[in-house]
Amino acid sequence: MSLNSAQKKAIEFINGPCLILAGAGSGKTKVIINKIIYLINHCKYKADNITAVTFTNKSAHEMRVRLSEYLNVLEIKKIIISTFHSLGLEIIKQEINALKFNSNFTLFDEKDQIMLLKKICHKDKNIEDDIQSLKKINIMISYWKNQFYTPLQAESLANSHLEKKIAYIYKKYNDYLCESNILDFDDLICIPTLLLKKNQKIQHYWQKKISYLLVDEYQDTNNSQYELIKMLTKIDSNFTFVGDDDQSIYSWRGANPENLLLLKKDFPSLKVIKMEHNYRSSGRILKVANSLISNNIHFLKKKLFSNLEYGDLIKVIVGKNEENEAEKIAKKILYQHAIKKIKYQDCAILYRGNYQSKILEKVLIKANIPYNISENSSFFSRPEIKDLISYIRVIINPNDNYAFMRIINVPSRKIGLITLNKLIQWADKENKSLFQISDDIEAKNLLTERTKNKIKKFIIWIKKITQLSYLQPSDILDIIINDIKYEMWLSKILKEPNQIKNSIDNIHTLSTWFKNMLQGDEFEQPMTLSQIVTRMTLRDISNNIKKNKRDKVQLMTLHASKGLEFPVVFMIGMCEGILPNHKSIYHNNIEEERRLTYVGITRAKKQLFFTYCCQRIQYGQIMHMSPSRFLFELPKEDLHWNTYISSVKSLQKIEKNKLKIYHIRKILKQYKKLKYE
DNA sequence: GGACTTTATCTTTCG
DNA sequence: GATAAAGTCC
Repeated sequence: MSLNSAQKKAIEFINGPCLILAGAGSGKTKVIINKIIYLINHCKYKADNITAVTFTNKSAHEMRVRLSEYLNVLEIKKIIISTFHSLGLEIIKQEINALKFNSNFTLFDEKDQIMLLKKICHKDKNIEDDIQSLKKINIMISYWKNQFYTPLQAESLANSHLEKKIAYIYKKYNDYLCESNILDFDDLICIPTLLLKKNQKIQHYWQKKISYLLVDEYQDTNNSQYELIKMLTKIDSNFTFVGDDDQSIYSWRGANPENLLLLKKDFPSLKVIKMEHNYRSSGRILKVANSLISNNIHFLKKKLFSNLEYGDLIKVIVGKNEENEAEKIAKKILYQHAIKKIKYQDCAILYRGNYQSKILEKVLIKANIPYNISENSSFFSRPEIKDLISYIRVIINPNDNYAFMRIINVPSRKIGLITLNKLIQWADKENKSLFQISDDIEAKNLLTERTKNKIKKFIIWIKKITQLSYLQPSDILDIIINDIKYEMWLSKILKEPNQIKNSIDNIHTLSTWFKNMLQGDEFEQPMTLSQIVTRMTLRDISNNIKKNKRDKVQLMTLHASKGLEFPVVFMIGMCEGILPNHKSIYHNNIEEERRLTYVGITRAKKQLFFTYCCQRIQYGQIMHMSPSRFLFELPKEDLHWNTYISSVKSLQKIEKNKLKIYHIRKILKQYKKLKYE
């Protein structure tokens, strides 16, 4: 394996804290992989004592696969390669005795959280419980948790009536989680961190266990993750963090790129190694990317260079309207495919928002161009998957009220909302779970015999399944699907044959996944039912879902494109209001939009196209669009515009109008609400 | 459980 | 304004 001098330095620096500033396409993963191998083969480190943390399951899996080229599977299994959340979970599981709850805890995902918040807020007449407000409350609570504020602290820090109220909800929320033995995603980071802070013995154990820590995508860490890192690396500060401040595009999710700077303060002996040699993009693409990002304020200077050929001019394609823009892209792709013999799969179309893909799809279908939209983790939010997982959750922990509520009448057992509400009231009053109440339904007089019998039948069935725990997880799942005649139910409630087929396919995917989990793959041990559900909640299913590898044009958001590369890249909707997005303009958050653009540009290996259109329909009105300010930040001589550019002045006028409209909409919305009250 | 009406969304979304 | 999801009514 050939390494350049920066890469070599990054790998061989092992005594002390090390930050690798890895520019886009500079061989970041390669360095992490080789450093792990170096630590094992040339230093005192054993595989057991090395931990690599990534942000997504996907990259954790990729890292394992790439390591398997150099190490044997037994050795790889010993290295902890996981996401922050899985690592936190691991610590919690091992230290469960030092914690307040017991080992059969369940994990709450975002939807569960919202449901719980709804329940809490519903009782309180003074707080709105529409989904929007609930989501805001959830974000607030998450923020507090990640700052390690207790509900009490949050209340004392709250500086408005509303915040005080939310702090109170936070307390209720936390109490409920505690009582029900439930953790949310933030807990997975915060609980271990607090435990390590509090308990010296446990801290020492983990610092010894993780004697070398590597963190990928370091610029994406948030406050609590940074605290956890500090706890784990306290003794000798031997670690390697890899990041790129220019690719920080998740600040809206709590990521704190300033952690890069904090590192220098917290670890004065920090060695910063820059990797600036780009092996991906043509010289011109790199020049353009550098020139764009130089408009951001930088604390750590870095400039990418490339030895590859300079490459073609970067084309700016302008359409009359959105459809015309899409048509021009389709034409370009057809041309590239037919004349230049470029494969469809080597082309990517990147956009700011998912909504932009719609017209694109329409045109691509018309042009007969195969495409693939990278679907996020929507698999898990599919109703059919949620249903089945809820069944499993009830089997593991019958007192899981949310799962219970979801399945009691799916498929229909003729147990309606009225009955369910009665059950909920009883459960509240007697401080029992819905399952416990239903199990003792005979004692309740307010229900008809018929209803009682229906509930009894359901409870007996659950108990029966619960007793099957000696069977394999996948068998249990199959029995459930069979018993409740789920496929029949789906074909009944769904109208479109396509939808039915899709849903049933999803069930089969889930079933296959269970079977794989059972056998364990090269990196995995066989799992229990409860472990599988945990993995599902952590969305850790990537290696088992078939990848669509056929020759298709790739459509995805700029965010989703991070970490990938394509020979030909189209960045569409390059106009003011879309990129940068009007909300970001309004909130004065241009730098992150610029980084997002930078990420997009640096995905391209050989050819780069910017496209936009002059006119688009937004919020029902025809809007005149002007080219993105970012296009004017690129060197003129490297761009080739295929049409007349409207003057910047008219651009600003339009932008003002658009902001006005945005505000009017907001006011109208509030007005509507007022009228109701 | 289906037909109809209302409401929300128009920025990104990991675990 | 267009669309999809959620809510309401029978």
